[in-house]
Amino acid sequence: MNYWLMKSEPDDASIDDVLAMAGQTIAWYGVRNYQARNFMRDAMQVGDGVLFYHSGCAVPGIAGLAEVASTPYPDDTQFDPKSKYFDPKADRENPRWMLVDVRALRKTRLIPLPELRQQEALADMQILRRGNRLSITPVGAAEWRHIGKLMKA
DNA sequence: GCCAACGTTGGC
DNA sequence: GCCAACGTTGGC
Repeated sequence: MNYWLMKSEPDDASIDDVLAMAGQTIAWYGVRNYQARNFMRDAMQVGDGVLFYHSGCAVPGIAGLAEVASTPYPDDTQFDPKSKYFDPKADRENPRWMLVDVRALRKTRLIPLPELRQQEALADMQILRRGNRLSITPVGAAEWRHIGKLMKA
């Protein structure tokens, strides 16, 4: 069992949007970074815990709890010339971009970035590192537990 | 809108 | 394989 933080732009898919979807589940389409892809393709397991993070918005931070809900499979948007995620170098015989389904479990108190930065227990979190741009990052078990407590505070 | 940081591309 | 140029991310 592993833990992850996954960024989503709430204008695109917020925690509320995903909770409103069929099965509270969304295909995590649009990742076009190899490191992030490899986490989904090689490391994630069904049932892994996910911190649902809102980025690119007025108050960025952790907004909900989710879980990995499928094994990896190809991201369909890479094959669609009309999609902004279209990749001309990918084809169905040779998919380049893989994704997993993510099931939203519940919305939590919004924990803004500055509050996360205040936490000594989270000092080494990847998301808090200077210049971090990765949309999917692993979360340590101790970090996961600490954030669980923050959500209840 | 700005800017820092970082990934990707492509010429050599 | 190097590295400069360029594009993207994302907080502010």
